[in-house]
Amino acid sequence: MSAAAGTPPEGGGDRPWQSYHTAYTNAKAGMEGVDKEKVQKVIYEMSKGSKYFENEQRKEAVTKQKIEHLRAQCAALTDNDISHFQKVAEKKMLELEASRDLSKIWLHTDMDAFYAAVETLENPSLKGKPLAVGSMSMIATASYEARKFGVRAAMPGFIGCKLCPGLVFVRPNFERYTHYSELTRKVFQRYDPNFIATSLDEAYLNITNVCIERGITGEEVATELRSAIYQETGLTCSAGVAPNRMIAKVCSDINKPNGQFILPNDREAVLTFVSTLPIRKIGGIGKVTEQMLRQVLGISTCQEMLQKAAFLCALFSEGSADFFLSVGLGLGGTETPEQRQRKSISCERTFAATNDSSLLFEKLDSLAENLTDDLQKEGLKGKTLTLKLKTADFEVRTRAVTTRNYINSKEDILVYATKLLKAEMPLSLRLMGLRMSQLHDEKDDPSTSTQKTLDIFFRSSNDQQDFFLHDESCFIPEQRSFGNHSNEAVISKPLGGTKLDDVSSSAKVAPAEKLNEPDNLISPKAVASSSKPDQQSWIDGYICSICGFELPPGFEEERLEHSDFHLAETLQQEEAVDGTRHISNERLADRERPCSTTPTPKKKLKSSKEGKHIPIDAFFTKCNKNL
DNA sequence: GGGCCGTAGGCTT
DNA sequence: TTCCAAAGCCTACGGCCC
Ligand SMILES: Cc1cn([C@H]2C[C@H](O)[C@@H](COP(=O)(O)OP(=O)(O)OP(=O)(O)O)O2)c(=O)[nH]c1=O
Ligand SMILES: [Mg+2]
Repeated sequence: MSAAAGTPPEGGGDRPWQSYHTAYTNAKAGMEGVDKEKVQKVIYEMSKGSKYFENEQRKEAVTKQKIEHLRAQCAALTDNDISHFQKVAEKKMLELEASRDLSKIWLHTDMDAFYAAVETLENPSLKGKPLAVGSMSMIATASYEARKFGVRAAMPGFIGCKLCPGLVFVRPNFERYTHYSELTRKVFQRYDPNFIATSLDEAYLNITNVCIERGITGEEVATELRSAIYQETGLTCSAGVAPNRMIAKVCSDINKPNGQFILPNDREAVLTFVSTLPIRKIGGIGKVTEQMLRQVLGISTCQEMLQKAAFLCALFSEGSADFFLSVGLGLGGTETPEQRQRKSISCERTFAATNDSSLLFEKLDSLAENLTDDLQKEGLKGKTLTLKLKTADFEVRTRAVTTRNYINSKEDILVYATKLLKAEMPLSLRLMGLRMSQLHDEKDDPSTSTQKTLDIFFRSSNDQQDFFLHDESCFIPEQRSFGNHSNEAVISKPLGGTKLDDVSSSAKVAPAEKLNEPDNLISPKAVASSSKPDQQSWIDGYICSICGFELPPGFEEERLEHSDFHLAETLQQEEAVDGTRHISNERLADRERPCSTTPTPKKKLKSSKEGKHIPIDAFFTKCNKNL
């Protein structure tokens, strides 16, 4: 028996729009005086009946099941279980508390209505008008004037129009945002050379030293910094100052448009601050997690995490529980993590739904071209290619292959992508995407110069679609702070070492590992069905016997890869026939029955945790697994 | 029992 | 009529291969 009691029914009753919380469930700055009920109703009216709506309903049903399952698990906990987990939780909390570090001062900055502000700056006639940056199908952000009408980021444009008839639209212009972002970063640099940029418009600065060296307070730094940014960009921003990043981020949102909020480095102040703070304000806790915690355990504020600590430990994975408890204690990242390199690069396009295969292949071709360009622009190659599909009814699927060698040429990409897509056809799609991961710097590779030869392909600029093509590549995006900083304990730079080293080491191994293995696929499926090579060879040592492609001396590696295509081609064709694919179906079957883990038997208390561990990332947290 | 792969899905801007 | 994005990161988990 848990705290499941006392949670409101959440039903739709005679006001269906009230239950359609599908999006926009989080409070956003600038939405204070908005008639939420009315907005909700408009959104509901415009959404209901659509494919999108149907899919949202389906997803909601799934999370409802998750919640039911958790409740059941919770109800099955015995007194013994509970007291056990209470001890576990208390121990955890003590450890976490012991790791509290109040010696650092962190500042988080967040530009105000960034894209919209930039557009207004470039075109002053937009000033004062309700503005949406985006298209009729999607709004990236809205000016504060527009927000008064309920218009906001991630809202489809046509709904924005309904909410705000005079809404002005401007298409995104990423070069501009990148430019202004760089200007702000020049300012950040002066306050913390190791600042962490988490997006074009956000960054964390460790201002501890500035405060000490100049003998000023965090508040003074914030004021000065914001002023400097305004001076040098003409844009306003908001700032939050706190002893750790997690809290600083929350603080920067408090006085959002052009304001700041400072939380002193004082334990009591932090605990008080966190005591009434809605969990949804914490980065990493989104709509689903919020609902689960509230509807299963009755948790809605951070402090309540501590009251339900035992249940959190009983129901969620260790990582998740640590994260939750950290939140309850107001702990977050305090050490500057290692510089992080990108892990994937991707592009995707939404289009009018179609099941026309030739049309789909055309689009795939364009995606491949796009991805190659982006990869080559950054001098990267990758081993895992993932095809993303969104069906006409908004269901998302991904299909991936991992190759033996690193690839980045268009034809390589296209060969694999095509196979992946073929295996799914026929079907009607509204989006396709390609992502390359397991990246590796091209430069580190001895057998360099790759693309030259394979670039002998179309170069035509595709039809830039409706707009919304990101290009945030630019600078040093140190994505997602992921507060996990493994505690200073271990000398200097302990954490990052592992993963980053991993990458670089495998990079060095790369050349060696591309032995004469003909099959470029790592997947055992292909290997298994092999043993029947289509005997591709090199005429005169450099002309492909199958397609006639020429790869002169000096392109040994390319020849190997090229051979791989042909082999993989034949192998995968066989494979596609013997429906090895559709693992997704198994998964669905799995879903039907609420996960394996039965409630915790008293004996193997541990096993209860093996249950359905809910995600939750460790953003911002400290969660020092002390290693 | 660890490590890798593939898939789904959550979260953020 | 149009009419719900794009890019990236992370965890969980089952299956497979050692
Ligand atoms: C939230 C969100 C933002 N963005 C882009 C547009 C935003 O201007 C930019 C920064 O995001 P935010 O900082 O979340 O939003 P904002 O700066 O526009 O407004 P404010 O901070 O004052 O509340 O990122 C998207 O493209 N999609 C999104 O879903
Ligand atoms: Mg912002």
